[in-house]
Amino acid sequence: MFDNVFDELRYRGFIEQSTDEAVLRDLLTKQKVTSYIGFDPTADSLHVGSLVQIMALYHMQKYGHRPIALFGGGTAMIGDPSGKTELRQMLTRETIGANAESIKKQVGKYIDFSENGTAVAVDNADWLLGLSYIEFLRDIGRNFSVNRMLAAESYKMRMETGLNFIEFNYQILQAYDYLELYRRHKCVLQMGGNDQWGNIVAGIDLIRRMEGAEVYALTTPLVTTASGQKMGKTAQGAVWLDPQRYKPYDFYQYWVNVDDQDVIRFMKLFTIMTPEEIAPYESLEGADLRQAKQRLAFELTAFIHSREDAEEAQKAAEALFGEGGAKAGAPETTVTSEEIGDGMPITALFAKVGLAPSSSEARRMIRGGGLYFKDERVTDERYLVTVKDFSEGDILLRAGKKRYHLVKLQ
RNA sequence: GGGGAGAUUCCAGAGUGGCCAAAUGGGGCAGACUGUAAAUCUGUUGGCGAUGCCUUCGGAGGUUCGAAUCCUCCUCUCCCCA
Repeated sequence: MFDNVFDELRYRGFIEQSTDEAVLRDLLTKQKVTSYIGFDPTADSLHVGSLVQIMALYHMQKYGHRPIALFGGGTAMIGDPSGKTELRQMLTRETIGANAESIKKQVGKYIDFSENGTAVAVDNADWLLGLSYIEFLRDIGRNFSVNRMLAAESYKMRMETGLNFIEFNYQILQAYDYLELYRRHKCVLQMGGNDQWGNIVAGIDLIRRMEGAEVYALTTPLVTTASGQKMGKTAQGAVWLDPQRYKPYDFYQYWVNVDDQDVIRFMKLFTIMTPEEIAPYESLEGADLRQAKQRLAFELTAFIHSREDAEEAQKAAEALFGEGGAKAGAPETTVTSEEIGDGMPITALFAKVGLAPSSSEARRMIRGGGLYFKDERVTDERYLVTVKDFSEGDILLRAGKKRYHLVKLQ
């Protein structure tokens, strides 16, 4: 165990940049510090890309500090241009509000916002939506130098493609958020992804000017996979934390399939395993790393979803990929004999259970030799599945090497 | 306010009357090789009970036997001048 969060965060690889490291570390060692991280309610669920931020808050709370999760119901009306190439799609206020609620609930699973919990959840819509433009310009706006903002790297890219005035204000609003949280909650540390550095520092400057106080910044690395991909992007889209959107089994599989080079790094960043628990895995190499991947997947699934989900996913994976090849645990779909009728095209069946996005795609996969019916490669793309095929029980379908689906007849 | 350029399939980006479901690259998916990894090579990449049919090239109309390509209007974006 570490005697302060800073050291633990550093060990786990959370720290990309920070303002005066020595001072910040000292502060986090000796006092209970209030810090915040913002989440954009642009969807009704967070995905693994936000996991780093959630874990950062989690560790803060673990050490008795007071983390604030800020849901950007106000700033989401605008959209952060940092690192993006174009204007974000505008969402309605209703959608944003609903998203914020939903995400708040989600984060609440990992961070304790309850009455006696130390953490706080806030929504910047509370103070941003009612702002008076003129007053805001007089009080806040005058503290920002356009010259300096334009010089910032995050805006430079957009200077090429065009930057809308509305987005240009994002940084100012985020800086104002920091000021508000400093005033309301004595929040003296803002964390966020490294792309937020400029925005955070803008807040620090604003607080120094307006309150004469010294506050801090700490950014986490923008986690990408070893192959350079953004975290959590798969063929099916983002890896959502919402079990409705992304099944715990698939979530587990996502982590089992991470690149060799990423396993240990991800263990440190995303799980609550202790350094002692992680250490043995660090020396593994080659195929043995699979053990580390399985542990990573288990720990994460248990933390994000539940222990039961993790055990189920693990069992299912063992059944499918281990020796024997039992079919327990694969996702299931039930079809009725009416649906099958005189015979259902095999392509339609694969499309129905979701192993192929469409019948046409199923047909292509068959031509490429990628679909399996009862463990046998499908060769006839016009094969009609009939009730007789179920005479020996459920049918196991497979697409590629790892995607299984069980079809039951009712 | 004036002038110019542009909006193409998941992304980038060709195509400027039939040969276009639309080049090429990226990404995705699948096959081979493996360790449920990476890298590499190969195939594939709108939908459909399918040698054909249907929907797609910002939106709405129009010209034509035939339009992503031509015309009109609209929406949005970018650039230059003021």
